[in-house]
Amino acid sequence: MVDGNGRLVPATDDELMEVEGLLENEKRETHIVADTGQALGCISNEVSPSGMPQLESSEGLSQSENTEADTEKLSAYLEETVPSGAKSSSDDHVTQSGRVGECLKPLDGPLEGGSSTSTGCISSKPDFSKLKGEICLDNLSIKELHEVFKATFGRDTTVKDKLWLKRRIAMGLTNSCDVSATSFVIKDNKLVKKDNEDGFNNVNLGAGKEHLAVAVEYNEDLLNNLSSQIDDHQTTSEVRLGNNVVENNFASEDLAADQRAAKRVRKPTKRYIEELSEAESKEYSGRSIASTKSIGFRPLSSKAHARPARNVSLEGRTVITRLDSLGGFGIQVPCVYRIRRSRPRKNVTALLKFHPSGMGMTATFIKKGFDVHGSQMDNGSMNKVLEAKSTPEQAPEQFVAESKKETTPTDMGQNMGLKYVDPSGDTSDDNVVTVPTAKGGIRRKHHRAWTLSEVMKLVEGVSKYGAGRWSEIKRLAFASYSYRTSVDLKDKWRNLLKASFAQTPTDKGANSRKHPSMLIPASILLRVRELAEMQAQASLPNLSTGKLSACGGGSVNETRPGYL
DNA sequence: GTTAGGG
DNA sequence: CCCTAAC
Repeated sequence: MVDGNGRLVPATDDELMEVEGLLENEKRETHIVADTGQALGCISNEVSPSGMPQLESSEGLSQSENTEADTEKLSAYLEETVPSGAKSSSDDHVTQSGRVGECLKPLDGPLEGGSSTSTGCISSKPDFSKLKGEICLDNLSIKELHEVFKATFGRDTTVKDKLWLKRRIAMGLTNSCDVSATSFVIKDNKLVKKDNEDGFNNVNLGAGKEHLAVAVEYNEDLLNNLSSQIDDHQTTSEVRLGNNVVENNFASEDLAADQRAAKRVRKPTKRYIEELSEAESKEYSGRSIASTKSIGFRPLSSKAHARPARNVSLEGRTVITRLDSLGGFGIQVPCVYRIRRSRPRKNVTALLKFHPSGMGMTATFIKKGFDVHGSQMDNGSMNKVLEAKSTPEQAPEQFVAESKKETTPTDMGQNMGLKYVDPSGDTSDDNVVTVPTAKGGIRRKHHRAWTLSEVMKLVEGVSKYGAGRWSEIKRLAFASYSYRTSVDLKDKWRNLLKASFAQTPTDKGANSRKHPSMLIPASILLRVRELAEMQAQASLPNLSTGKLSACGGGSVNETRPGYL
């Protein structure tokens, strides 16, 4: 997934697994059990602007109880690969009040940039609620990582690969795929990346390092590659079927919307209008044709229409790309970063059902891709992928079909994964649920759970730009979340406010919650309340100041002095 | 095109 | 989340 700036955004487990499985394959087994006994949370605390220390014991990260000394090596490697000194300076602008501590290893690596402000690592319980501080994923056990993962994405994961988990979480928290660092310390939603180039040179490479290096390199390459792809995505690419090539076809408008921000693919019209017309005209003729076309297999008449998936090989490695087609634009994206279809879009499966031919092609294509992989994947990996993608009882055909439309990245787990749905029903669309309307019609309603990282972003956005400036926040803080509209942000904020005020007073309310869809760390709720209060009083004093614009111009930036 | 609110 | 009325 790419946002307007060409930044990368996390994709699904499956997708990652898919790709990483290829890269790591058998190597995976080496570190699959990696678990460190000495799980030290290296989380520094930051004092909130209001002076309130953001300290709270989190709800649930249990101290790691497992102590498999065996795997020490790997985790040790993971940590020590990171030169303590060199850290990116990119985050320095937020440092002002900030970087209080860092997860430093007692490793006297050569310091390249002066990391003057860094302090020692505080060994404490990993506390995920300290969201404003740094979150150090490095020393967490798998179990803890799972917790964090769940908190971050609102779903469970079965992946046991620590590195993977860390990267995944980091990506989630960071909203970036630029998590190639070998150390995972997240601060202020950004990955505090320690220089890893030096790292690899300075560190004696151990057993597991290879795969790690690969992963890192892969990531970086991917980034570079992606940007280049974006740049020349107007040129034709070639289809090359190599060893590691997978070809997939997906419809994605988000991509287009994101990559070519200038072009507003979807119109602000209400969806119900679309759907009404959709329901009434069963023919779909126009659309079907379009969709078939965009699927990208027939020689298109126009230049930009179908773009063959191409795989780019990077230094011997191969990056799998996907052909994303949307509204006539084919855009290739590395599978890993594929994003889910944006909400206002039509559901492709519905279209497909009217054009079996198109579907057939797609299916075979995908199958082909998988077959290719299958040969390289050990059964374990393969099964894992399959398992993640389809329900056990699903037939292979179903799987193929399913994988075509599903691809639901972020919250598959929460949405009960992929349940088998009648291929002919349009209810099959991922996270689009049909709801009966009063008028007797049915309307699709999609639900996408807010992830912790999203909430964090929202809160941050509000703190920076002020509640009410949703479009701003949307543009600046949610650039990568194409599916969250400003209205969504507004609504979520409303809910957060409700939650923060309803819960904190007695604190018992928290427990009374039946099924808190996602437990929002108290620290966040706290912050929400703070912000709410600040903004509330910020608007009241207007009487005296006479000019709202006095503070309006600067918005609520005063809230977080120096904060970015 | 955005925002605030009710549903 | 969806839909609308009001900017």
